[in-house]
Parts: sequence; C-alpha cells; structure tokens
Amino acid sequence: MWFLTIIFMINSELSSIFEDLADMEDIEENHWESIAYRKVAKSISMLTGDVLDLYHEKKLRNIEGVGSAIEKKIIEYIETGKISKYEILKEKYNIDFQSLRKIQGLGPKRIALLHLTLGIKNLDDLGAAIDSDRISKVPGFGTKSQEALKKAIEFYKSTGAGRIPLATCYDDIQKFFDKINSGGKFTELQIAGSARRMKDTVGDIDILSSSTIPEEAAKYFLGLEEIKHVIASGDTKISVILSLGLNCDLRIIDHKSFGAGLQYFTGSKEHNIRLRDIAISKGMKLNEYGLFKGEKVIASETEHGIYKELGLQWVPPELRENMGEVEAALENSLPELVDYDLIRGDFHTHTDATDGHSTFRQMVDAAIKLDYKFIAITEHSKSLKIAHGLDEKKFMARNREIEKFNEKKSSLRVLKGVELEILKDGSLDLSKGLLQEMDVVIGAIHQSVNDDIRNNTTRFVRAIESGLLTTIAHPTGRLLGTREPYHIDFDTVFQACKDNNVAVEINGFPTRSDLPYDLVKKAKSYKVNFTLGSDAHGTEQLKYLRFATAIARRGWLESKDVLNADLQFSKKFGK
DNA sequence: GCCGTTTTCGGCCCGACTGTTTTCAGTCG
Repeated sequence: MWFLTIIFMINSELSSIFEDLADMEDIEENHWESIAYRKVAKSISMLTGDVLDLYHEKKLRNIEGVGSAIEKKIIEYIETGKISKYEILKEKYNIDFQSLRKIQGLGPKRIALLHLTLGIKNLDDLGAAIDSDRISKVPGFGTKSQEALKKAIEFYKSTGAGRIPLATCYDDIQKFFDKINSGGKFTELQIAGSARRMKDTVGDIDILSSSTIPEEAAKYFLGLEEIKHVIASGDTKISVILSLGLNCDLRIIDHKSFGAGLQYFTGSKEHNIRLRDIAISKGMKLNEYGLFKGEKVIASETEHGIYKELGLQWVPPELRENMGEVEAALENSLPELVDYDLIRGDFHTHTDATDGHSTFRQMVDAAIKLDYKFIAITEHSKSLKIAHGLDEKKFMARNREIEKFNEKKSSLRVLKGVELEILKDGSLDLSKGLLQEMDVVIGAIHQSVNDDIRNNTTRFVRAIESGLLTTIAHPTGRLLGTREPYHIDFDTVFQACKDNNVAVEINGFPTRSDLPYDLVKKAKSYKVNFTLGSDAHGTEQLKYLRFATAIARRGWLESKDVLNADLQFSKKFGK
C-alpha cells in the first residue's frame, strides 16, 4: 500500500515543481519557458489519472503542454527522484515560492528582489521585514507597498487564501449582488467569472456592470458596508475584499461592450486564449471591448454575437474550460445540456432518523414546496454506526411510512431508498430481500477507505455486479480540502456500471462535489446513466441539488443521461 | 519550452491598476 500513496503524490509534486520552475525562470527572464512550465503545472494538477500510468504507457506527451524537454524532466523525476535543472535553480533561489506567491501583489520579480536585498525566503521572513519597516526601504517598494503586503498577509492567513466551494457561498454572492443592484446606479449587472461557470470552487467574485453614471455608481459600490478593504479602484475596475472573506472584482464597462465584457470576464482564461487565437487566425482581434477587424467593430453588444462572428456556436458558461468545447462549437456539435429546470427530484437525502437534522415530514414538505416530483429518502445502513445507520427492521418501518404517504396521491412521490454500505469485501450491508423492496439503492463506501486501487476497485465492482444497486454514491470519496480521492480504477468501475445497468451519482454536497466534472465526462464515454443528489441532511441543504446539476452540465451531460430529468425518471420508475 | 489547415522557425492574449517612477515595470485576471 505504501507505494500507492507515493504514486498519488506524484501529480501534485510535479505540479508544484513546475510552478516553482516557472517562478524561477521568470526571475531568470526566461519568459516563455516560464509560461510553458506554468501551463504544464496546471494541466498536471487537473489530470484525473496518474502521471506514473502515463509514464508506463509512454504517453507523457499526451499531457497538454508537455514537449520533449518537459517529458525528459518528468522521466528524470520518476526514475531518479530529482530534476537536475530544478535542483540547480533551487540552490540559487532557496525560496518558498508556494506560499509567497499566494500573497496578493507578490510576483516572481518582487519575490526575487526581496530575496536579493533582504534575504527573504518565506512568509515568516516577510512578516518580520514588514514589522521592522525594512520593505519600504527597498528600491521599487515604498510605504504603500509595505502596507499593502501587510494587509495581503492578514487576508491570506484569515482565509487560508484557498478557493471555497461555490455552494457554500452562492447565497452570499447572490445577496451581495442584489444589494448592489438595489442601489439603482447600474443599468446592467451580471455575475461573471467562475461563479457563472458554476465551477465547484471559487476564489473570488467577478461582477460585470454598465452604468450611465459610472462615477456615481463606483462611489456607491465603494460605500457598501460589505466591503472590508479596497485593493484597487480605477475608472473601470474596482477590486475589494469583502467581509465574508472573498475578493470581489467589479468592472464597469460601456453598455455597447457588455457582451464582449461578459464573454471576457466569464473566462476561463484558457477558453479565452483559444477564442483569441481564432480571432487572430481570422485577421481579427478580441478583447473585453469587442471583436475588431482593424478599427471596425464586428461584434460587442452580445456574447452570442461574439461567438457567431468567430464561427462558433454559443458556448454555455459551464463548458468554457478549453476541454474540447471550442472544437465542438466550431463543428456545431455542442451537447444540449441538461437544463436546471428539468431537475425536479432528488435521489439522495437523509432525515433525523440517521444523521440528518430535519424530520421525514419536514423534508417531504420542503420537497413539495420546491415543486419536486420525487424525493428519495436514502438513510444510511446499519454498519455506518457513526451516522446511526438503520437495520432491516427500521427500514421496513420507514418503508411503510413512505407507502402511507404515497397513498395520498400527493404531487410528490417519495422513493424508498437507502445509502447502502459496501463492506470491505464488496458484500452488502443489508439483506437481498429488503434491497429488492427499495426503489433506490445507493451503494457507498465510507469505511476502510484507505485500501489500494485493486481492492477498492474490486470492492465496487462486486457490489455493482450484485444486481441490487441503483447507483453508486460520491464515487471518488474526495472531500474538498480535507481528503484525497480514493484509489480507484474508474475505467473498470464505469464499465461495470454500464454492464450491470447501475447509474453513477453526482453528489452536489459542497465539500464533496463528487464526481468531479472531468470524471463525469469519462463516465459518459462509457454510456452510463447518472443520478443527481443533494445529499441533504436537512431541508436547507436541498438546494445543493442545483450544484449537482451544474457538475452534470460541466460534464457535458444531456437530459437523456440523467435519471432525474423528467422523461428518464418516468421511464425508470414508471410514473 | 511548446507548437504548426500559411510555419520545423518565429511566433506565443491582452488590457487595467498601482506605486514608484519621472515613462514604466510588476502584478493580476
């Protein structure tokens, strides 16, 4: 088992090494090398599979941005544990780039300068230099820079400067947005950036606006009580830290450029770079003000216009990651994504009978209020003691309760469900008779999760082959920020799901967001079905279903792929 | 250091804001 842990660390190790290399090449003024390393660092960090697998299959060049030189470096790292170029540079610049780079306002050049003049190597050194007023004396810095760095360190330490799950701050973002809107100073206002793309985590909030009275509008915005600190404030761009611990960028742009601005600020960066490439190849130029041919504006007012003039289908924000959507849009072959409004039922919820905090009745009432057509109540099974899992007898009582409710012919149908423990050897936690009585059986792994890839995969596959599962719950088991994904061979698992007509869950609970969207795409390639679930443990968490839908869309799913979607649900459950 | 439907060489997205300069480099998204 020990070596598997090491395998899984290789992706993140290589990614940090190339980040460091990029920073050091920046200092060395090797700008293009830096860009190349940074690109590879990013693509490795986004890989679903193992770099070591690609090494064995001699497919390292398949990683985006890896050419012959970087391929050699990766091989050198795997075979010797070191990259000589990295070691040499590391000797020259003995600096903790990883943490220093997270301080707003510090890039490679300034880090290098502080290292050279004051010998600053890490955050502690930096803090001490600020406290003893040494930064402001460094050429190129001044009292304002020093003060800004001090604030940036405070912000970094208070938030961990990490990205937070979108689902946990979505309501706050919406509330703040409504507040800005309520002032009546803006003619147009829209959330852009990763929140518009419905990415599972967000680092800041991007808001695009237009106004007939821009100065007044900016002043109004800066006066809002939610703003804790102003980082930058110009004519068209304001950057602030909100008291809820997030950065927020507001752009004020001319009404005529709103579409171009929205396209630009929605990103992703990689998607935008591709669009600019296409613009250049057509003899045009694309920026946040419009699409231009020479001085002439070709399109600027609407996003649709920009895409159309570039010869592309309009791309839904969720897909804008440069993961094949540009090619598909060029060929007019983008998927018809499953619509949020079509999802009116939840396959994964809990009540206070196990580890939830709302009653059965409260959950059902909340579902009716949301105009759901169905809700599956899926309590934990008996061996998950920490969550007070139910035994056969208690499930039977619960099932009678559900049948009684359904007799009343409510607009809502309640499905008899269980989130069933898949035991260590792949056997199931409840009897076959009971499971056959259930509408929804979600197979899950919560315990003994640190096994190796072969055992974990076999465990899942055995359960899938039992013929008793409807779907498999939060398949990777990752917990954002706290737990790495289980070691699982997903090709084998998805194939087994397809062969046994078992669906794959997309769990919208904020810290799970599981499957990740790239694995959704992979699962879709095996033509499996999907179930969406909020994993709500109380009525106020039912809203997480929307984020499961967002992941489905980011994973290119269409209505026909998702059992929650009206038509599919009727087919499967005969209603 | 990567990459190719004009290219195996010569490109590589583009603009805003800040602080410290005295016209611009560094950083950010």
